[in-house]
Amino acid sequence: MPGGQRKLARRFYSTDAATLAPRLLGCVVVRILPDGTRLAARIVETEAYVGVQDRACHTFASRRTPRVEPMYGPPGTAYIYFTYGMHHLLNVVCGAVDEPVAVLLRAAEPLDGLDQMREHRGPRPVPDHHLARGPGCLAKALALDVSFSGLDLVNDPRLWLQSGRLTATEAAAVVNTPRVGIDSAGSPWTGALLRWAVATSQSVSGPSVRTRSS
DNA sequence: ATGACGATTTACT
DNA sequence: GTAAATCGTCATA
Repeated sequence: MPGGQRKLARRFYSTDAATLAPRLLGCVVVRILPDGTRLAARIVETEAYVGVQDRACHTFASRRTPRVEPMYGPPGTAYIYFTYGMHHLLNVVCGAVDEPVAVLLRAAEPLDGLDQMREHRGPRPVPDHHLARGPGCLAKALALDVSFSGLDLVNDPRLWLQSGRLTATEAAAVVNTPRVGIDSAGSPWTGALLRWAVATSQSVSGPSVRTRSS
């Protein structure tokens, strides 16, 4: 069966965001709750935020504030921030120390702990494949908030990523599109092809990614 | 101290 | 399709 096997090592994260983002498709996010429950979800949508040149990136123009400090840390650090007054978004820091780049995890297919994920999402009914569809939903399903920002995905017992592969069919269905929700960043960043998604997955968020036919 | 603004989601016309 | 919800962060003063 598909899914992760071993925890991703520091080396895996030591590359630029646009390289790491597509490589994370098929990998598995694992979250251990305080009571020991293990949640797992398979990543199907990611976006790269490529650093100080990128107007859509929080570290544009080398901004270095307490919020974004984790992005300047070692590859394999989690960067989680709060936005719109209600949502938390989970990023994986990559690159090298003092090189503030990261990959946003936008959507994942739930594998384990679905009941707990549903509980975290709240009272509204949610189909299984929508539990972690969208970056805000993903973080919420995994019960993550800003208190987890800065944790080390290579050593922390509460959160990590595991290796995983896409099927041949899925790999052939990966689409590379502009990022979602950054229209105000301006050219060329708004149109930059820095989002990757498994178009065949029912758990992908955002604008339609159905394979184009023309 | 103040005000504008989100790497979103959900509800509603 | 449009709009509301809701608050920490950041730039400006």
